[in-house]
Amino acid sequence: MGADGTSRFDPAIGRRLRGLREARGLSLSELARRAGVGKATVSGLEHGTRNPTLETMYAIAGALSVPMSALTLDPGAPAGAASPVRGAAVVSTLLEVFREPGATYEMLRLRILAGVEQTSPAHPPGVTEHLSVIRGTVRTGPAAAPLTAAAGEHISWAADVPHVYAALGGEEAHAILLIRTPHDPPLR
Amino acid sequence: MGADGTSRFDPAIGRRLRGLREARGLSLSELARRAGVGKATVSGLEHGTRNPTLETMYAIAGALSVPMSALTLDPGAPAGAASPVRGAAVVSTLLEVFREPGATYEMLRLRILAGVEQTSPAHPPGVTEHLSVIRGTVRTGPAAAPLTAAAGEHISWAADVPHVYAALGGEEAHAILLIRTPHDPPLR
DNA sequence: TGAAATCGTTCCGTAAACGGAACGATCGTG
DNA sequence: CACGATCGTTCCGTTTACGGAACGATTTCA
Repeated sequence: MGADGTSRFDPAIGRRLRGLREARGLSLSELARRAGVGKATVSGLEHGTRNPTLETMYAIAGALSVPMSALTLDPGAPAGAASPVRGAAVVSTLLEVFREPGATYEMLRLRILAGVEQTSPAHPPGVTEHLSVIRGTVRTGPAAAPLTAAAGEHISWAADVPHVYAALGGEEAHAILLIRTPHDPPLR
Repeated sequence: MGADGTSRFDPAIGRRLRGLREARGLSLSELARRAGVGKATVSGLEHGTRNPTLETMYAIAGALSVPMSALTLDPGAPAGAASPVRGAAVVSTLLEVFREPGATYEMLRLRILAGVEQTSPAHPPGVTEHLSVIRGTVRTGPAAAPLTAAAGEHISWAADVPHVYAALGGEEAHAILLIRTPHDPPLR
């Protein structure tokens, strides 16, 4: 990749690898032996001068008994590469759409900003929403009777009335929202 | 590593890649273009005949806007989160993986075949599952006390005990499953 | 104090991952 | 029915990741 001949790769991986290795008191040679890879490979990796193969990454992560993402740090979330829709308090990214015989399902990832409360108008009758919190604490549901859910908890409600989303605890919250819209006249 | 000359790599990655690509309605050529890699690379990857470099994986995961772990399924995942490939009765597709400070979330689409009942062994303590039915009727939850949900309904349960999946009514059922695996020891 | 062991780095030949190009197949279109 | 566009696969030359070996520097031990 480097047009200068000396191809470099993400040095952060090298730092993380060396950190994990030393935290375990392993020598570079010993790690290479356990992972079944060459010392040159480990050395080059720690210096960020190699662009490792998935196989190599598996072997090394396995020898350290960490998930591979502990080394790659997995840039993580969809990076908004999709098209985030901006409301006042809720930023959402559409993840998937499923069209079924009786209904359409939209799955979104929500970022609910702190401090503000967002109200969503009533959907047509029959629409239901299912929300799983994955970070922070969310207060959501029908505007008349919202509920509170922490990370790992789940709330479902009928969305044919106005409903609200808010993050509690002064911190931004994340959640997965599944919206089910039945189409009674079976499409097509 | 393939002493027969024809080196093969994990075919599961290829299947997952093709699934994610097609779910987005992208052609192989288009994905290669967006990721800035050669078509030969994508093709070889989907057929499991290449052992990709990390750089290639980043590029492709980025173009699909999924975390890399959505492709690799990260064998060393925290809490031994077993590969969500179930058995004969349930076919699953990994849709997204979210890595949060306190937990990892995996979202899958399940096809639960008719007639058979699938039992899943207990996950480590703290793992919870959330299932939203999008087609048919599903009987699921702890093996000791499963519940029934029709399309549009939702069931959550603690997955630290054996649990079951079954489609009722003699028809295949579809569902979205969200698995939450807390990683309390903040992986060091 | 010398010899052996082990450390991490570097050199090197081989295997293979890479992108570009060429290929036949499959479309819509005029 | 040609025609161009695009599909996914395959071929090929270049680049480079790979493991083994050689290296000098430290450390360990008799």
